[in-house]
Amino acid sequence: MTRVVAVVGPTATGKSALGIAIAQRVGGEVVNADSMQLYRGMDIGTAKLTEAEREGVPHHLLDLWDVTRTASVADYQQQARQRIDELLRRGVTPVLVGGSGLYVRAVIDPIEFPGTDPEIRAALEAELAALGPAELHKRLSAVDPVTAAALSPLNGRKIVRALEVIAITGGPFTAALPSYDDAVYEAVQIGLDLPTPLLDERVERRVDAMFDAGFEDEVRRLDAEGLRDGVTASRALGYAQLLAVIDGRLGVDAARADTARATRRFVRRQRSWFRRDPRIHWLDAADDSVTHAIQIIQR
RNA sequence: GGGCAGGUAGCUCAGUUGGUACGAGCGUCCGCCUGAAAAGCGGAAGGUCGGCGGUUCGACCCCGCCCCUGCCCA
Repeated sequence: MTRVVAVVGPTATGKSALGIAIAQRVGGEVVNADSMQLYRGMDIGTAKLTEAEREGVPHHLLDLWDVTRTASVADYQQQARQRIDELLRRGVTPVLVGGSGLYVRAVIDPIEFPGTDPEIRAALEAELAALGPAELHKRLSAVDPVTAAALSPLNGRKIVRALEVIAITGGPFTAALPSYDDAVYEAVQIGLDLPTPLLDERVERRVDAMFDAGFEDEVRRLDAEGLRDGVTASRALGYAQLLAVIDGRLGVDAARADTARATRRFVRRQRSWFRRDPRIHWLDAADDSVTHAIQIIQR
């Protein structure tokens, strides 16, 4: 019997519902692996299940962070593993559900994050803003040619992080994702997907539904709580667009279309991440995925 | 009916005062990814330059006619 089940795949395929169904059948509890559902108050726009929709299945790691907080995989990793270990100790099957690929791997696979330093980070970010990414890239080349070669001179974000790690550890960045054969937990990963035209249509409908369900009000509420100062949350799909609406920089219809378009792009990115993991058992969300998933899990 | 502006990549628009379209942003497709990952970044595919005819060695760029769009005048 497997210890951990993970439900992954692109957004809007029905991962949450499948997670619940699996948990109910296997005697499990859901552990969130969606980076944005970690934020308190981001409900409509993240398609977070309501209490009722959870059907009594306990959900963990939801609503952990304030919107002003910058997300952190390392922080998530630590909390998720702690929670999973507790569940396992109780004999409960953790069902990890979410579309944040790096977050899932951070839990399941042996990834160690080098640490961070707010002051160094802030200083580098200031330099990035003042000098531009190319300058910092040059500096990175001098200290860590290998990493520099792997990063585009335009990828300011990653250049900053590499320089930060080097400043902290004194050594080169040397970051490489682990292989797929050395998991920390014995895990079965179920991947849910749909043919592109179908999924795109679903995304469109879901975005419409969100906007009709008061998404804009949610964003206004969060704006009052400092959403726009949140480096991560303010850039989330739909939230960024609605902040623009609030500022009068975008019409609501344009925001709707823009959000759907950005979500479509996100789906493509999620696939390109998950497709590489050979351990994932892919299911068509249009089929009876619950039955199939259970078969795979009990195999 | 007349005048003006415009018809160039799926979209919005650059561009060449005649010599194989140098295009850009967005979209699309593919990919990357170690503390922002719903983020960040890379690559590729897309064009009979509105139509027909003329001038020319050669036209997307010149001439004529026509069609379409917008604005103005009547």
